[in-house]
Amino acid sequence: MDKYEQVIELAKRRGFLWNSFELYGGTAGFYDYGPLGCTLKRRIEQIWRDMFVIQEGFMEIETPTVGIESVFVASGHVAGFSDPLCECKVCGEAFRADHLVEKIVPVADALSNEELDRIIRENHVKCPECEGELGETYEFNLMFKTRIGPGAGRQGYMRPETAQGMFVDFLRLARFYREKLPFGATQIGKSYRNEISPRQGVIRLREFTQAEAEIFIDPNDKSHPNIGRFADTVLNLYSGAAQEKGEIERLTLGEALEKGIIAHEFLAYQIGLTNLFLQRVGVSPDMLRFRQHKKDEMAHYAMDCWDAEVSTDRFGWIEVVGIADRTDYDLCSHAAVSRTELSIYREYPKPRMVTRFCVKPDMGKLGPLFKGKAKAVAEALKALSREELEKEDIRINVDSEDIIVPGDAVEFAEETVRVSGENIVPHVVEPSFGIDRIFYTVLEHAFDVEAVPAKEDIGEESRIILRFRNEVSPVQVAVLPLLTREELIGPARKIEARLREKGLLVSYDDSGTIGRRYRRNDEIGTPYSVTVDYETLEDNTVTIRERDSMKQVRTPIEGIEDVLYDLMYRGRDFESAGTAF
RNA sequence: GCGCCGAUGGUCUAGUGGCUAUGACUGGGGCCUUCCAAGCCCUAAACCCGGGUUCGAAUCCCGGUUGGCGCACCA
Repeated sequence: MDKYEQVIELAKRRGFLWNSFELYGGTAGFYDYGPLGCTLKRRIEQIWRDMFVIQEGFMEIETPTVGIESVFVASGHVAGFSDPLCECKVCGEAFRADHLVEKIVPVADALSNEELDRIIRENHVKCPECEGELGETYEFNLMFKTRIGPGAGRQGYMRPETAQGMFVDFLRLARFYREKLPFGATQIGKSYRNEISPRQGVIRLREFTQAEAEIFIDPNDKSHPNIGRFADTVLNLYSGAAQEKGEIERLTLGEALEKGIIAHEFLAYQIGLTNLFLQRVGVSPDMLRFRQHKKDEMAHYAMDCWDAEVSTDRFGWIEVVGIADRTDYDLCSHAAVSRTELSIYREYPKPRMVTRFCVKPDMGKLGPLFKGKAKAVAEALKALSREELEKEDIRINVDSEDIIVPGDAVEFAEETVRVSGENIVPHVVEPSFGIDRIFYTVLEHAFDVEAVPAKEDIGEESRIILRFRNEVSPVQVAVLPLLTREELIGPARKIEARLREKGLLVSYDDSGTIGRRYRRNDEIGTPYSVTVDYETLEDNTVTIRERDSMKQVRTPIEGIEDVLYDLMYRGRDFESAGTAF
């Protein structure tokens, strides 16, 4: 059994992850989060929220998981998030149509479906499997389709990323942030991709959770006021150049910026923040690296992109976060499709005096002369140079028709005007987190099997432990009466209530022997166990047992909720929680 | 989508055509005055789905679902 198998087996058995629809045989690419899994996932999301929403101030929004067609036309997903497939009419096998013709034409992946069909027909391309005739090329789009409304309805798609909802709300967001850059919005939610063949458990899902921030910044100023915070943070960097050599470099973010490895401060800051987040939820620092996209793998609109990758036992390095400078690509696309200017007005520090050549067509003369074409004529005149406008008869071409305009129908001059600002289209820096993959990594990096001496001095037995960071543990304290007897159950129930009131996640467990219950709690990563015994009845003290060391201290019931709270959240030293014995 | 290999209680597993389907662990209830899967008693729980062959199928055949691996895919 490799580690993946052990982790998934434990996750299933203990209520972290279950295959969805298991009762009906299951469906690939979908997982249920069980009681402990759901709690763990929420706690990871809550830490993300703390860092990006509360600390960074990028407010969270919520947009629909169903989108209308225009949104994904603009984003490029309708046209580009698909592959051309072509099925054999005889054996039914499906092939990538562009792959079938790539030996015939050099740039097969740039062809339309009609062109592909034509090339297949003209070159008599047959099914590679059975030599049968091939059907028409069609697009297999990786978006789930749905219909909005009854009857024919309107075409809708399940969103393949949460990002588009935030771009679409750009103008509203800009106004909310009082039109000052930089500002950002975040979203934590489900996205959907109809993967052809999802595998690898929770690593590749058809429905998955993303936490994304879209940060709109000034394209002319990509500095970050707080970059000093991470200047000395040492990271495993795997830049494009480092990948050529196959060697990961250990550099501070400051050095990486100085050497120009990372494009700019704002991106570097997000890398620093991502590093902090991943370690806080429990990713091992030595199993974490930041890999730069090589020029040829970067999406065409991105100018620099770094993936946070974590090392996993079975799958090797997997991407868990993508941090990209998407430039103005998304806003420009949505502006073009919606025909709405998506920009922000930025005032100059000082107004500038700008001298420019200004053309003023005299519509009073052009109108009667050219009637319906007058507007087009005026537009054409505005594009001309001084030399051309100075002629007595000005020649222009409108809709491939030569037109002569009398010189007195247009005025022009150099003008100096006062310009106090300009409209700029912000660039977008996007950190995008795959929560499900991070969730799995947290489980795998926390998973440990330890040998402990067996009871009867016969060899060793193994102890399975999830060494969660306290902040993410789905159960924080187990309350255990030593024996299942009324006199011990009573006080234990009271302690349970007391801890719950403090807001701690408590589980009460009185079934089986005490040793069995400690092991059970080790397996789900409970950091502390409180045990009620007969001494409790005499002096109102209980024991607290620490998961990792298996050490115990004895401490009074009075105030125990504060002691445990401090252990959980304030890094209180375990030895100080009571008297060792 | 394709190819190869698998699928038996919650978990791991025995079972190559024939009695009521093997065992361990786990789970639940109880006993137990003392702390790391201890012991004792009781108890629950499985042949992935659908066809076929056969007197008889967990077992053989076909199809599907699902998991793993390889190919392909991963804007």
